[in-house]
Formats: sequence, C-alpha cells, structure tokens
Amino acid sequence: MSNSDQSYFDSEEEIQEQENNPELIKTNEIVEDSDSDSDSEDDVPISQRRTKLNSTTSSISDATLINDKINSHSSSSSDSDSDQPLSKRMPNNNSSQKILDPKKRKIKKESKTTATNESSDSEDDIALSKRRKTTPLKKVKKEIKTEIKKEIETEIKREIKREIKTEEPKKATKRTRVKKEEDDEKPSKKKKTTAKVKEEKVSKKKKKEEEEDEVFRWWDNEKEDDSIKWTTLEHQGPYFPPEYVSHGIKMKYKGEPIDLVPECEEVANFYAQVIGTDWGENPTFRKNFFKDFLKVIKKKQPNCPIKKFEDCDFTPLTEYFTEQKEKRKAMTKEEKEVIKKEKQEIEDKYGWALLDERKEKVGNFRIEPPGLFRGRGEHPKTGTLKYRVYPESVTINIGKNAKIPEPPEGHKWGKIIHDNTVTWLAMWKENVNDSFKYVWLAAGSSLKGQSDFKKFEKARELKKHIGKIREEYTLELKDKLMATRQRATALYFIDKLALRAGNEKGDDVADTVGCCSLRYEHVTLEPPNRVIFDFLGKDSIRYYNEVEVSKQVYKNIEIFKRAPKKEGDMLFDRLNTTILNKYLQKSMKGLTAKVFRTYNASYTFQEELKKTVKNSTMNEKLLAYNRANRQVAILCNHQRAVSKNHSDQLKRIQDKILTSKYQRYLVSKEMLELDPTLKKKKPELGRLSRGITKEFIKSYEEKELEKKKAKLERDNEKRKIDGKELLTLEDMEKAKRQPSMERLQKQYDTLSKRIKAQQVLLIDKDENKATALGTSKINYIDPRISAAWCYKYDVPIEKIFNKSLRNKFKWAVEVDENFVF
DNA sequence: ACGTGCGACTCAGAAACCTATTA
DNA sequence: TTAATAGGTTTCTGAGTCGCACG
Repeated sequence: MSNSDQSYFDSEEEIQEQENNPELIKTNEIVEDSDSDSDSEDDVPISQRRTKLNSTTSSISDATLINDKINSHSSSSSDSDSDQPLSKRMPNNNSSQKILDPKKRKIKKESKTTATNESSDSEDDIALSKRRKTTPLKKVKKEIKTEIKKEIETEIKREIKREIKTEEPKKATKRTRVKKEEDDEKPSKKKKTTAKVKEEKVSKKKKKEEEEDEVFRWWDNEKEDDSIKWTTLEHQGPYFPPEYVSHGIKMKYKGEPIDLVPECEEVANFYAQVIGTDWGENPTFRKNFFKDFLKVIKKKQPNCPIKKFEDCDFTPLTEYFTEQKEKRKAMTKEEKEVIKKEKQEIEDKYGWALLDERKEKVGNFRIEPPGLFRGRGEHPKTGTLKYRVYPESVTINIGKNAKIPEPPEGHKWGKIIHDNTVTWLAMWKENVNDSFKYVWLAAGSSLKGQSDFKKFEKARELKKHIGKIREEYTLELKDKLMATRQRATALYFIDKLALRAGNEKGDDVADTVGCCSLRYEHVTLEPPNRVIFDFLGKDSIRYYNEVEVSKQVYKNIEIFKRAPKKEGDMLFDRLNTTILNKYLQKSMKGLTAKVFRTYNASYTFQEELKKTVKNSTMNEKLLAYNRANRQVAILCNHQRAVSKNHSDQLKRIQDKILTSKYQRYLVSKEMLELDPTLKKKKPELGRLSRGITKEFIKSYEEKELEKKKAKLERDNEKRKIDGKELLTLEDMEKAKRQPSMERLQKQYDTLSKRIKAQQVLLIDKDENKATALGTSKINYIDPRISAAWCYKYDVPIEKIFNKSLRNKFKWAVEVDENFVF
C-alpha cells in the first residue's frame, strides 16, 4: 500500500469504520464490484438528456390537441400537481425506496486510484488570458463622443427613410470585427449598428433627455486587469426613505383604541399592511413580528398595555391603508403628474454616477425602508423587524477626488472609503441576518456588462473542456475512494440536471439545499435505474424530478444512502462545494459549479433553437424561441406561481377560437351557396369543427343578435334625428350586400389566420403557466445566441429583448448570424 | 493547512407599476 | 369614451455562489 493511500485512509476514509461496520464493508465490495462492471454509459448529449427531463417534468406534449389539453387540464389529475402553487405541490413519494442487496464480495483495497487526482494537477488552461487583448482599456474621448452623436443623428434621419431591417446582421458582423483591430476610434463611430441606431432613434422619439446616451463600447477592447474596477467615481450617495409621519389612526387592544407613539405605530403599520396576505397568516412571521413589536414598545412606550398578539386588532390600520391605496388610485391626472415629477427628480439626482468620466445608471440607489423581513419558505427569521437605516451606518465608496455627497440633514456618513477594487457605491449592514446591502450600478452599466460578458465567455470556455470533464467523472463514478466517487456523482448531477452547487447553511435560515448539501431524504431510488429528486432549492422552490440515470450512478446513490445513514444525514458526506470547486479548477481555470448551469442553459438553448422553421410566420418563430427558452427554464427549475385565474384565461382564449371557427364555418357556408362545386375541391368547407356545441351556437347567435339590436338602435337614433323612417332587423338583413366569392375567400383566410394565431397563443400560454422564462433569459442564456438567431431568422430583436434587455445586452447584439456559443 | 466566516457579487420570484387592450 | 383588465416591465430585496483573509 502506497503512502498516499495510507494518508487518505488515516485521515478520513472508511478504514476504521469498516472494522465495526458491516454496511460499509459492503460499500467497498460494491466499489470493487463496479470496477469490473463495464459500465460504459457514456455521457449523453444534452439535447437528448433534456428529453428525459421533460418527460417527467412537463406532462404536456406538443402533439396533444389543444382541446384535449384544456380538458385534461381541468379534469385529469395526471398533471394537476403543476397547477398548484409552488410551495404546495406535493411529492408523489409513495414509491417505496428499495435498497438493492449487493452481492457479497471480498474487500480489496487498491492503491492506484488514490493518486490519480492528486497528481493530475496539470498546468491550467490559459486560453482565457490568451484571448485578452493587450490594448488597454481606453476612455472614449469626449469630443469624439459628440462627433459620434452627430453622426448618429444624421444616420438616424437616413435610417428613418430607409427602414432597412435585413441588413442589420451583416453590418453588425463587420463592425465588431473591424472594431477589434482598429486602434483609432474614428472608424468605430461609423460602425454603429443599425440596430443601435434604431434603438436610439426610438428613444429620441420618446425623449430628448437621452443625450447622455453615448454608449461606451467597452467590448471593443478588453480590459487587462479586472481587479481595478474604476479610476474615478462620483455619485450622490443613496437616497433615504422619508421619516415616518404618524397618521393618528389607532389600533385596538382588547377592543379599545390605543395610543401609540410614532415608533410603535410604525411597526404596527407594518403588520397591518400584511394582513390579508400569506405573510399575515404565517405563524413564524407573526411570532417574530410580535416579539420585535413588544421590544419596540418596551423601549419607546413602556407603559403601553399591549402584551398578547391575540388581543391586538390591527384592522383599523389595515382599513386605513386600503383606503389610502384607493385614494391614490383615484387621483386625478394632475396629482399623478406631480408625484411622477417628484419621482423623476429624485431619479435624476440619485440615479446616475460618473464612472471614469462616463455617466452610468445606478441600480438601487434607494436605501431599503424599514419593514418586516419577508424571509421565504420556512425562514426562521421571517417577520423580524428590519430597522430603519440611517446615514451613520452607511459606508460610501467614492473616488478620492470626488465631492462627497451631502448626508441628509443632521446626519453624518458612517464611513467614506475609496476602494476601486470593488464596484459598489454605498453599503450598509442589515440587522436581520447581519448581512451587507450594497448600492450598485444598473444592469446596463459597463461594469455589469463586462462581468456578464466574462461569465458567458467562461461558459463557452467550458465547452472546450466538457468532453474531458465528462469522461473523467464518468470514470470516477467507479472510483475506489468514497470521496472521489461522491464528487463524481455530484458533478454528474450538476452537469446533467443543472443543480446548484449547494453550500452548507446555518440553521438561522430556511432549510434549502443544492447538490452538495443534498440529504438522505431528498433522493429516492426506484429500480432499475430511476432516481427521484425532491427537495427545496433556492428560494424554497421545490425541485421535483424523476430521472433515469446510469447504472453506476444508481449504484452509487445506493451506496451513499446505505445504513447507518438515515434521514437528516448528508448524501455526499465527503463532499462540499469547496472540494468540488477546487477539483474543477484543475480542469479549467476559473471553473466552478455554477458555470455548468450557465453552460448547459446556453447550450441547450442553442440546440433547441435549431428547431425553428425557416419560413414560418413571425408568431411561430417566436413560439419556437419561447419554447427553447422554456426548455432552459425547465432545466434550471425556474418556476412561478400559477396565476389564480389561469384556467379562466385559457377558457376565454379557447372561446375566442371557437367563435372564430364558427364564423369561418358561416363564411364557408356562404361560399358553398355561391359555388356548390367548391365542396369537391375543398372538402373542409362547410364542416363544423368539433367542440362547437349547440349551446355554443345558441349563445353565439344570441350575442350576435344583441349586437345587431344595439346597432339598429343606434342607427335609428340617428334616423330619428334626421327625420327618416325607422328600420327593423329585417331591413338590416336585406340591406346587406351580396358578398362576392372574392370577399368571402378573404374573410375565410383572415379567420383561418386568426384561429391559428390564437391557437399558438393558447399553447404557449398553457405551457408557460408555471414556468418563469425571465430568469434564464436574463442570467443564463448567452444573449449572443438570441441575437444571432434574430438575424438568421429575420426577427427584429425588439421581439425578444425588451428595452432594458437590449440595454443590458448591448454588447451582445453586434454578433453575426453565425455566432456559435 | 485548513476550516470558518466575511465580503462582494450573481441570481431569484414577488410585488408594484405602467401601458395597451378590451368590454 | 371610459373604466376595467390583462400583460408586460421595473423595482425590490431575499437567497444563493464563491474567493479570500484570518486565526
């Protein structure tokens, strides 16, 4: 036995446990067993993997007829689970988990395995750093900027006349390329993409205040050193919420109105505003709130009689706030205008920072107002009073020579620092979890954009290594060493299922897990090779997935779950995120668990997009896009609560479709009347779609009659005034001119189109009810894939990126249609 | 040398808000 | 035409990840 071996066993491996634990001896048998087991399950391409995922997560297949879909929706229970609010979805855990009896074998300990990882500390990849240009980051000179601006403006004018959309992609390509080489900036200004020009055009149209929109094209020359984030930084500091002003409404205690000092009243308000929501019913929330409420009372108003929550009546306050809400809603335009203006003024003042002489938008310049902490899931501290933040506890980070913003009157800043290795402008410590809150630049800022870009480049880098990494972990699934085997298994899940890393957490936060922190009870096995995941992940969102895994992985889980392990024990007891990430660094510089999520999301998206049909309609293309997006969202388990009136909404759309279908049927009947021979050529004419019941027709006719009557009445009103004789319904019928075949055909086609569009909408909507597409679009999908797709399929970028996304991804929209992630 | 907690950043869904559409 | 509603966008802030300093 080698030395390295020895040290491993001495430190933590199973040797001593083996002596008194027969179960673990079995473990080792398995390890041995599987070695001979030629488990050649190669890594499956993601495109295929996901289908596995799909078959379990989403139960609706595209092929299903819409009608059927809707019906199955309301009636069948097969997918009813997904209709529930996220938190309430029940596991279907009845499948008893069986632990297979492993064949008994002799224990053998081998040496070779241990060394492999240790020595595999091969030289890191340097591709990333190689890619870095030597060109230092340059500040775009002001004069040039203004010049650019002028040019843009003239170009805009030209552009308006031309309105050429199709040229965008090509232009964009050339531009980026040229830009990379050029050293002087002159050419660059001409390289403005038409897309950008358009964007500006639009904003110009809206507001002139867009003058400062001189885009800093940081992506033209990459930064050398990214530990220094800025050289000069100016800003106005954060904006503080107004001090509390008492409203004088009294809550009741034991039925009696009670006087509270403003400090106490404010806290009472917080709870009053939560009544009627889930928060108000949450026992932990109540408990924590009341505890803090009493604390404030004791301090500010010791003689206050409030002692028990049950005796409190907050409803007068609640009513007051609903009233206020209604009042605000009922405000006149002018009043609203005034408020809007005030808001705008605050934004103008605090919403901008000067970073290296460039004007950049500040993201969250408002200090969080006091309130009750809304911890998600079963957060033990939910409901706790979050204190008001005063300038004294705020640290300002600003340039050395910049003017320090004035703190609110009568206050001082806690600290002023000049740290240009960080990107925050202000910071304070929050009292509930003792964590930090920061004021940052907005998502569209250069700083955020650059790190976003880096993130996706890192994920693309992983693409080059993923083959090797998969090979390696597949091998290591059979490793003799428990720690290695666990690491490989965890990585397998992270890669195939896009699980989060799963740091350890304290017990003063909600009990949620990620991959490394999975526990015994979160994973169940179902022979022959099905693994069922059921746990609460980030934000206490339930992750439920049944996955078929390779034999080896199945076997491994069996081993990891073997007694004496029991509920509450870690599944990967020899693993944590630090170990995992340290290992990953060896395969690729900067590689961590979360990169897999980005990589797999973007890659999946790219693959899914290939299903777009070239000559389909815009709606169909967009549906294809959304479908791809949805696949990613499903992969990443991005969920949202199903809206209460979801089924109502579906019914309404379905009703519309039926109406259109019936109308089309009526038109087709007229067509046949005009030309009965048509029936032969187009047998679909005069055929009533199924789903149109007698009741439907009846109610349709009734509605039509109502409409006609209404119109008649209106017409007659007029006629009365004009002194003409009044008409009847029959007159109206007669007055209808005979439709020509051409007109009918046109009507028919229009209706057909409308039906199709509505059906597309319906499918999209239904498939989307519990899936949140936004998160993956904003954070995981390389925007360049989307941009390239737009160019390739001739879809205007505005269709898929709204204004803020276009702003956030301005660095990305210049790719050409051949961009490959 | 290693575990731990701090610090800074990304990612997350809900809620508020704003705007276009429809009754 | 207006008010209600739906749908999209923005804001808000909580919840993760991960590197690193520190003891």
